[in-house]
Amino acid sequence: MAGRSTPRENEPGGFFDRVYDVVRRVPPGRVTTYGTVSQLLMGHSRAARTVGWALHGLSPQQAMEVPWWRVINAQGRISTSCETHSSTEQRSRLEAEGVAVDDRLRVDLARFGWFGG
DNA sequence: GCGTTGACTATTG
DNA sequence: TCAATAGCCAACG
Repeated sequence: MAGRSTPRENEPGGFFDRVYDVVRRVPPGRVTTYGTVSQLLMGHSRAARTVGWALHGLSPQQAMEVPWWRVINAQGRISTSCETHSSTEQRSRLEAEGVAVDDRLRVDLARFGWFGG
């Protein structure tokens, strides 16, 4: 392990702060993917891993400001590994906003997907 | 600057 | 639909 136990809290101008900013733009009842956030920031979806990493370090305070639950993978499936942000909680939050989540934690991106529009 | 890690993505079978 | 592989990026010690 090379130190990186948890990402930086969120420094202004930092990459994480930009990620949070994009996630905040996701309208209620919609979901986006890590690749989309990466594309909006970098112009490509190759930094998706860094996006997920940024959300992984979300503090409880940030979790209330940043709708991290509206971010899923490109397959339209929830792949959270955090205990604090369990997949069950993410599914509940999405359903509370009107997003249909399958029993396999799958969401129809063609219907609820948001790509910066 | 190197090595390591991670809530990823695209491709192939 | 699922599994395995390769590639890419940012940050910390």
